[in-house]
Amino acid sequence: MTTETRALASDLSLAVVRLTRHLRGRRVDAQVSLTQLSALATLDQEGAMTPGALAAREKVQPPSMTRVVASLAELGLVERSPHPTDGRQIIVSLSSSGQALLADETHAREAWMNEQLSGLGSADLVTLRSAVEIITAMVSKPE
Amino acid sequence: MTTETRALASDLSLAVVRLTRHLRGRRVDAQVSLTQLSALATLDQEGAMTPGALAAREKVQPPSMTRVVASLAELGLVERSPHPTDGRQIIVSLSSSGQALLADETHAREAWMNEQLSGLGSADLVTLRSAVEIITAMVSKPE
DNA sequence: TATTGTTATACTCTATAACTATA
DNA sequence: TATAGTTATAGAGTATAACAATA
Repeated sequence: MTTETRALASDLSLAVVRLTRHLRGRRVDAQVSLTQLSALATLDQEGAMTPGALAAREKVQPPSMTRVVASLAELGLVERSPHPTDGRQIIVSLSSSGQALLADETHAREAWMNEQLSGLGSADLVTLRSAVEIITAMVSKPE
Repeated sequence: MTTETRALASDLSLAVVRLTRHLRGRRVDAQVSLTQLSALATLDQEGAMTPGALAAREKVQPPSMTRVVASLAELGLVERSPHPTDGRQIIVSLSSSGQALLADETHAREAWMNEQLSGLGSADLVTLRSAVEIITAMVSKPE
């Protein structure tokens, strides 16, 4: 591993932590938090699944996902239904409200981030898009 | 603004939130948290400053920085000294322990991230380096 | 006995509001 | 009166440990 790669690991860590701080702070009046939005997005992309599977997919522990799912169910954004054959499990699915909210978020929210991106040139946008793909692959890998 | 830019805003938000979750979770046995490390890195790069200036630079509210600085001082990683002319202010500076820890972190920690980066090709590393610069500029802008 | 999900509990990070000391 | 910093308090996000229900 090169010195540059090690420095990149450190710099990338600080950059994403600071960016996350911004993003979370700017959503205080949003309908759902980024944690909730992340779970909704996974349900949208991968379909209904059990809380355990969603926890694994989001890379959090099951009790953490219990709380997220409970809050989303209370908001009517997901629905919980019994598993057809295994009484221990339940199936979490996106409700129509959840789908609608997700569409709104994807297309119109993230105002601050949208503004930042508007100030960038197309080369920078291409770079960020590529970075998103790399990071997504990184955090999606099974352990 | 294009549809692609809006989708990028959404995807980038989710990617960095998920990556941050990973990074924080993997530091439970580290000497300092990412929040503390971020403050140390700013002190290292920009020199000693008041808690207020550090809060502004890190884009957090002053009470949040009070806690971070207090925890770092308790660990002996920063020192607090009186402002030469203004009795209300104090100056926070990196201690030699703080500098040493920062050097260690930069060069040897972030083990998980280092491992992920080791699996990437040089083109991806260049992309991530560029993305770090773009994100850093984004979160460093005065409001 | 093993697995799934939940409850109980605790810690970190961050915020706003109120307070103290100094300018 | 205004500013810098701290204290008090609260809420979100996450974790581990212990529990209940079902397989």
